[in-house]
Amino acid sequence: MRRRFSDEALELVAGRFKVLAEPMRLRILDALRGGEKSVSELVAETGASQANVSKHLNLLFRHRMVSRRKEGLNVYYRIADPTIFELCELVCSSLEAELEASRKALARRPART
Amino acid sequence: MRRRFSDEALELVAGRFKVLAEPMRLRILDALRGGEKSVSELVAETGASQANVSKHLNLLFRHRMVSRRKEGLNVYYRIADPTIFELCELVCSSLEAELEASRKALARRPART
DNA sequence: TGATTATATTTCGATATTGGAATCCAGCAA
DNA sequence: TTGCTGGATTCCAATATCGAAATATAATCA
Repeated sequence: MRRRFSDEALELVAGRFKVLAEPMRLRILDALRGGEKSVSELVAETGASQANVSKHLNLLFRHRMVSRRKEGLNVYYRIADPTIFELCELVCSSLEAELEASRKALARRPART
Repeated sequence: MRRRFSDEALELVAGRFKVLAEPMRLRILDALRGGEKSVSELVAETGASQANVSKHLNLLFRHRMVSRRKEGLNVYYRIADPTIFELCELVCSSLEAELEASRKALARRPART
């Protein structure tokens, strides 16, 4: 039981992944790709309720994945950690590989129509 | 509400992140860095119960993150998707940046001891 | 001050996920 | 066949998380 990483380290890494393990949060992050947006803009763009968007943003903020700027009544959020998109791209390419593998597995004994 | 990605696509990506959002699974994956290992070796190395290790391995297998090979009574698992480690490294460096940011924030008004 | 608007927070029910315990199954050996 | 060992599976209790609804806060305006 030799351990390369401490429990705490693994919890931290897992915690980061957990933040990204939610479709709605990914949608919000993607909406922020083009630059900062206010909460109501994000509500309109994602189709989620205001309370929900706010909660997700708060979580992303606590993990320093987004930062925010208050201007009058509005709060503008923006991506603070650009590695997020690298992560997503890696996952996407890995998913494509997986789908390709499934496709090949199905095609191994092709149905001759 | 213009959407760049479909719900299904986001679910897939989030699903992948969710698999990695578990400290014990990260520990198992890390234990497999050095090469394939049997379930009992992984049980010994991680300190988790056999049932638990087995369940986690099953999930990893369904997501094609590991593959397996049966030999007699033993089943040997190995990493099938090397992008996993790239993901973890990205997260680690991002975490370091986060910690560094916290440190700086705390040090901004340093206590003169 | 009071009203209004944008955002945040709390509470709650439903659902999912974890680990532990017990059990089941498959393959080898006697 | 019986027995044993390595793994897989099932069931369960505890915990966490999501979204909806209601409510609270904060900044601006009349």
